[in-house]
Amino acid sequence: EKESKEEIKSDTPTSNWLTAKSGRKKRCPYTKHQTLELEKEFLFNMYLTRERRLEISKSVNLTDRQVKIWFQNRRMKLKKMSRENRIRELTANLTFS
Amino acid sequence: YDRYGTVDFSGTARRKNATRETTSTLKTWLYEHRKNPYPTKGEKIMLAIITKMTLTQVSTWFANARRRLKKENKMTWSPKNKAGDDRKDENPR
DNA sequence: TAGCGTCGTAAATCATAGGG
DNA sequence: GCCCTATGATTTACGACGCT
Repeated sequence: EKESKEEIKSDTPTSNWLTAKSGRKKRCPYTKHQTLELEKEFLFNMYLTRERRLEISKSVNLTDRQVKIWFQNRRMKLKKMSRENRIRELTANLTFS
Repeated sequence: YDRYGTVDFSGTARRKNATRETTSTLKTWLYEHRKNPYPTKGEKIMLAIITKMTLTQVSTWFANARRRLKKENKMTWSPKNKAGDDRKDENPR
């Protein structure tokens, strides 16, 4: 599976993230590689230490803040999926004959 | 692909569009609250029950509706603070 | 205070129902 | 059936608040 041109500069790499006025950063979909790496790490631990977070952000070329937020969002997603599965099971047992 | 559990196995819920009744109910609520189209959690639960949708689906419906209305320049409410949001009065969390 | 947590949301993007 | 685009869901990025 060719990942075409991965890791293209995330518009604002190191240059700034706060320097140029403070517009909200436009949403930038992560590459398959970045998502896969983050997902693997999440499987290992849902919570990151500051050190680990720094390593990860460097390896996937995202800012420390992006990685922090990615994990926060990922935990919310996991919670939502758990909730749905719980209800699904409950409903199934009720409906199944 | 296959965002929903299984790839078509008779009975595996693939996304369905809301029914006319459901859309009508939600649009009515939206219009009646056009000055503040942000249902509280309690209101969402009520809407979810009468439309037979999940709480998440109701939230998503409103998020999409507000954004699409805004895109058409039909925003009838105040921009809400910055981004993200603002507190929801009644039992915030 | 610093700093990371959750919750709710905006905005952009994705996937595909469903109607022509 | 084959496009389309309207619609529901998911993915990034924050603001507001919580707790330590």
